[in-house]
Amino acid sequence: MNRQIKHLPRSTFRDHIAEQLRDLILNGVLRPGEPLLEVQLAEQFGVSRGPLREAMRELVDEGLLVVRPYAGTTVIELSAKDIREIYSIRTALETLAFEQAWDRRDAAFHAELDRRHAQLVAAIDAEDEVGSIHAELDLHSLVFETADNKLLSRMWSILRGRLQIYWVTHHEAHGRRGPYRDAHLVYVESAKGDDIGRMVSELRRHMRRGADRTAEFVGQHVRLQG
Amino acid sequence: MNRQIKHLPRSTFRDHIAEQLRDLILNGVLRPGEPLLEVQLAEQFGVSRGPLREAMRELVDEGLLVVRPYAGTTVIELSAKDIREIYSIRTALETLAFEQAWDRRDAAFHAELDRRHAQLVAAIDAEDEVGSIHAELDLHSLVFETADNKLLSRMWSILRGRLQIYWVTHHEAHGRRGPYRDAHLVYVESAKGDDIGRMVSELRRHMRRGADRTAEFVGQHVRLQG
DNA sequence: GAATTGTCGATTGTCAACAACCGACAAAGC
DNA sequence: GCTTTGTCGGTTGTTGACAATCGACAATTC
Repeated sequence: MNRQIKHLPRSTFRDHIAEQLRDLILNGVLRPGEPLLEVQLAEQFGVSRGPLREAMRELVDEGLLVVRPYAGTTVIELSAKDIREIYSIRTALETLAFEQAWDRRDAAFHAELDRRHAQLVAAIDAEDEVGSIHAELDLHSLVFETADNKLLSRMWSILRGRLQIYWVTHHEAHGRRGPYRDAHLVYVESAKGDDIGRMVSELRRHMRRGADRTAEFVGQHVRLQG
Repeated sequence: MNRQIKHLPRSTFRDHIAEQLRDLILNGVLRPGEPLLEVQLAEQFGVSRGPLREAMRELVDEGLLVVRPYAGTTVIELSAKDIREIYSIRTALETLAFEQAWDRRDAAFHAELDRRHAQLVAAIDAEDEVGSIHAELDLHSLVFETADNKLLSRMWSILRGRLQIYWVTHHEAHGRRGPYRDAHLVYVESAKGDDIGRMVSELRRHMRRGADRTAEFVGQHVRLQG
């Protein structure tokens, strides 16, 4: 009677493809605006269009792709307004994550914080731009994982995906990330400290800086849509 | 050159079905845990399984349905922990919505606020339980609409869907909603006032009350999952 | 009798063909 | 010349059939 453990869902083609497609998008292989042809992608993945379409729909609902009936699917293009929206929501949710994670912080949390920060610094020093984007988002992901809130994690993954698309596709035009080594050091130190008030205000400063930086850039180089 | 207006996407079977299915779920016709059979539903909607599966996947990604490969799809069952998660996130996001909507409030906003509140009161007085659930959520939706933040609206719709599933399926066991007439009057009055600080603290009180009420109920009547 | 194995029906996952639709270009009309 | 209309290639939307997998129950073994 104690067969509590549900079967681990076997993976299906659809899930596998969704994962691969997501990687392709989040690593900038498929760029915003570029049309995704079903027959071509299906052949490329070695499946028929059915599972591929379902995988694409998953990414549409995640907000990574946008579809117009009978006119095709493309990677989302983010406007300046979109960036502002993302950062405002991110600030609210990451603050909530810290509140919920605060009492769960332990030695393992601190260690993991240092580990991810070290990876970020290493990527920055190696001038691995895409790697440093991943590393930075991984660092920020930790607090969401620690908060132990499934829905919150899901919403973070939606935000994260959009941020990643934006940064990966535009990082060449941005400056180097070097100056942000110190910023993240402050973030990490605050997260390890005992004053949640300080953490929250540091977080808000951090977010404001990120939002200003990207919004300013979008204003310069990308057609404004809103 | 000023053909700025993109074609309004023609509706597809898939979209139409997703909408109908969503209504079925959110009105409690399809109850949590109940299996959704593809062939049966496809026949019922008069389409083949392809579009139906894509519509179901859309609802899966919205968090209304849950799927286990080769074992079927069911309406999500919410645990006590899920309810807590929803309310914590909802508090953060509705607060943000008020911050962003605050300067956009105008006469039309106030009128719409009154209109939706009147509808809520009417539903309560008519003892139309399901109607009052819809009306209450409609009332709270207004601030998200006014905030003019697409992503925030989308996240609210995710939260709203889950709340609606929970309340609609459990409202018989809950008490009448009568006592909450006054609570919403305070909410509306605060939203019309000039003090956003008061609004936020009223909102938090409002959310705490809702969370306590549902969590307590879930603890009593539903198998705890977390 | 309890646990294991085998079989079966039902359901989901996948496929390849067909139909509907869009965008672009060319021809016709004013 | 400008607008309108018609055609065409290509892409997406939809379908029905086929394959793979699961859960339950019966048969088997210890």
